[in-house]
Amino acid sequence: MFSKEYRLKKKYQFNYVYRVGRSVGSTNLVLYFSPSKNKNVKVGISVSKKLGHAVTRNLVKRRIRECVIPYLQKINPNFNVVFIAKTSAAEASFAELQKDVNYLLKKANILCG
RNA sequence: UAAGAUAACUGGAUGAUUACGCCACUUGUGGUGAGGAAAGUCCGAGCACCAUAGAGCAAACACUCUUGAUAACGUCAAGCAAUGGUGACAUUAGGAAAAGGGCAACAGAAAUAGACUGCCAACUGACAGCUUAGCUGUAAAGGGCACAGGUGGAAAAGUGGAGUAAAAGCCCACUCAUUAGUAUGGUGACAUACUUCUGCUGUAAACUCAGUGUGGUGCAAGAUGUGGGGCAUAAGAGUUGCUCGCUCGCUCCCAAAAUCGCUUGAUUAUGUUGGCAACAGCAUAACUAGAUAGAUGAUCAUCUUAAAUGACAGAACUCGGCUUAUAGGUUAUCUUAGGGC
RNA sequence: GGAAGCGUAUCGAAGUGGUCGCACCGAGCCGCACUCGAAAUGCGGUUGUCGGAGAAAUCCGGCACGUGGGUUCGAAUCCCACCGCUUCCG
Repeated sequence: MFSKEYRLKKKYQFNYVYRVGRSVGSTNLVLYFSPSKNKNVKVGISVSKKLGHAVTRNLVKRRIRECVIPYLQKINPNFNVVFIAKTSAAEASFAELQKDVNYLLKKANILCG
């Protein structure tokens, strides 16, 4: 389940997370997170033009989204989260991204239960 | 068999579990969901607003063999000419240099006119000799020539003859290029033949000239709601400048989002008729993404296959082109070379 | 999605058809002078790459102005197509 209510959409929302939130990094990804008043977790994914053309960017986005789905119910619902792909993410496999997501969420210590 | 040329096609299929966008309704099911280039944004249109886009001059930009096709085009088709290739074929911004100036480094005597080396004693003058109205000889001062030399991308047509003091398209024959005309063929570009004129450096993809065409801005156009602010009857605005003309003159600006614009259209598929073709007409059938942090992933199974885990690559208002990228595979026609019958 | 601009030695930056690109100029780098030593200052030198010659210093030749074509006798410069980078428009 990763419908629109779980997504960060507006530019100001992203800016808020960057400004207020804290960050954790790994080889392929960077995780920003900040507390919010929403009842649901909201996840944003940012993939810059440096990674490549539209096809590769879309692929990275889809993979990250797929990786996050199993954790949606486990993350503390009072947080907003932004994943940023580094340049190396364009060549990383699905399994590597899964490992990175798991590592980052534990390191950030925002999982509940 | 090898090496090529040209024109096309393909760019895996089916199913399961789970996940996403849109649509429908019975609200948890069903339907549907990227390309040949969706790309680059290089042209042409639709559409929207500015006057239902007006006139003149200027500027700027684009185009330039012919005939046709098209809504239109700088695109396409069939040809013509030139160039390249043994050939199948390919390429070409392919008007004018005799309207006008501009530029042409270095080399070379000289670069669009000229004489360095050279050739010449016919002419003017000089000198010498002699049989003295003159003749013969010497010398390149004046003068004549542009044949030969070498330089260069380019030196003013090539070969042969005639001619001369020496020479030269100065003249003649043939050839080459070129101007104009006539005839034949072709819608035409043009081709062939004959007559005739001329023998002219190159560059217009630097300026220019001739002809033709172009109003501007782009869906972030624009329309409708919401909130806030300004102006107070003429300043101004109408998107290159000037002149004219017309219109608006209560409308203008800012903010954040929403809805519309947003997909049935110069559409697609099949057949048929006309045309060498581009393409057009007719008939039948079909409806095929519409997002807005922006939708196709993950894990398998089976099949086709040499292989498919593996090419280039992701719609953003919509069409017609152009250009560029593209693994592997397939088809058709043709060319050259070698071999066999 | 749309609209503009820029690519020249290690860096910045002139050069807009002509003597090999001795690539003006500035910074940097190297050497020398000055100094006990350094800085500053002054003077001189300095593009890369490929190939060849040489014991070495060094010398000679080719290619290269983002890349590839074209026009021209000749292109960093003119034309066309790509590649990369930057900026603007809600």
